[in-house]
Amino acid sequence: MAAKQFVQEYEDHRREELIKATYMEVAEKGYSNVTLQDIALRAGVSKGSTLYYFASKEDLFLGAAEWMSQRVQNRIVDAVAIVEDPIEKTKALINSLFTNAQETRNFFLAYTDFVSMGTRNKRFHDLNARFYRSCGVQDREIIEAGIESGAFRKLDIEDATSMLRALVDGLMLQWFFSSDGTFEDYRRRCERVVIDYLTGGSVNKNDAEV
Amino acid sequence: MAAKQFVQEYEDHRREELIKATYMEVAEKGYSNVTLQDIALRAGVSKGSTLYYFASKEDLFLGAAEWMSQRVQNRIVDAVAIVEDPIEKTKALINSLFTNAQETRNFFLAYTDFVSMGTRNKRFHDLNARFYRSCGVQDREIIEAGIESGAFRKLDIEDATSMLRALVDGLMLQWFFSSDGTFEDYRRRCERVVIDYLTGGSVNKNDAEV
DNA sequence: TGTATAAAACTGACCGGTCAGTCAATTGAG
DNA sequence: CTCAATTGACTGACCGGTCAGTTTTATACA
Repeated sequence: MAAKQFVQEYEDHRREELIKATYMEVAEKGYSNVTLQDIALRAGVSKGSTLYYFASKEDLFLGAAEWMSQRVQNRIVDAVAIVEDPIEKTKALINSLFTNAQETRNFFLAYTDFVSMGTRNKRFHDLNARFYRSCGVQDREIIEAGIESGAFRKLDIEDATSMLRALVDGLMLQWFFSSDGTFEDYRRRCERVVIDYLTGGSVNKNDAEV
Repeated sequence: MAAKQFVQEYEDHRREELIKATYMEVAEKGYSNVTLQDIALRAGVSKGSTLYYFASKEDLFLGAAEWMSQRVQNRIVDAVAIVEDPIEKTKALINSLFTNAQETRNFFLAYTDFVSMGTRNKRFHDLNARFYRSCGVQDREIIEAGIESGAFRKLDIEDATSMLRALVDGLMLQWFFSSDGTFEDYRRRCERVVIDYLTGGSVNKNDAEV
């Protein structure tokens, strides 16, 4: 039984190694430009092994997408849990997506790739929709609590959650294109605009004037 | 000379046909899944002809990206020109991007694909950055005028333009994933949230309460 | 107007390269 | 010895790009 356990863990480890390698490759090259050879090389195994652990290339990518979703979701939950104030929670949520330039870049590129697949491949579509919804639960709760407590103004919940999510995605996109402005500038802009919208500008007026 | 003119126009027509076909194929399948055969078939020519008019597959896609940019930009400029009020101008800008479900879907999918290429291919990156900047001129002018006239509250121009663009992109993304809410819902939400942010909620409070 | 000639437009078979997936052979732990 | 894990050579499908050849159009001339 102990041996069986060990084997299982070993197998899971291998699978995770392959998934991480896939995720990194997708971020760097984009789905269609990644070969099984690339993934195998990065994971330190042979090409044959990739298909020993996963039935197909598609399954491998599906695993990577799921892994990424889970990872981001956990990160959000953890970051939000350690603060109380709705405004701080909102900032924590934004910061758990805008972590640092390299990581955010990887995440965003992989994310858009999976999104793109999601619109064309049924299997990926379900996953993405689920991912999107599960993140949504977090921000909805924060915003509801914020309105309840009076920290935020009286807003339509749907509008506010949509706005928060749209701004994070949209500003990441802008950061990629704009040669003017650092990653940190965009992170702070996201915080500022969201909080400004939620509170009606009653909080960080002074910050904005700087 | 007249004949030469005709030939030129005919050639341009053919090129445009190929570009349109490429755009549609990209929207439906995504860059990497489109073959020259697909494009030729849709344009009603042979595969050989695609490379008679364009040096390579990449050039064909570059043409499609440029065409799309130009088309969207013209549409924005036209839509914005026929109204005066900053709030109406802002709505017109949003509506020229949220046209209808089918067209917006095609635009958005092609757009994200070109964006994805832009991060990996120098030639596409320049194009996208230019596109992004040229659209930016429009919204910046509108927002500056709005603040000047007092229709909008005193906002940081950068924050406001960023916010407008991010919200359009972000809400399109959401519309793809959400099974709840029609295209029209998202179009109106975009209008509502942007105007609410720009005016500080002094305009369509009543709308939001519905 | 009809005919000859040149040029441009167009075609699809073909080539070379790539890559997902297969499988027979090898390794090594128990 | 057994069997799961691992490998990489191999296969067949696919696709971008080439090119020799065909068709269409424009031009020149009688």
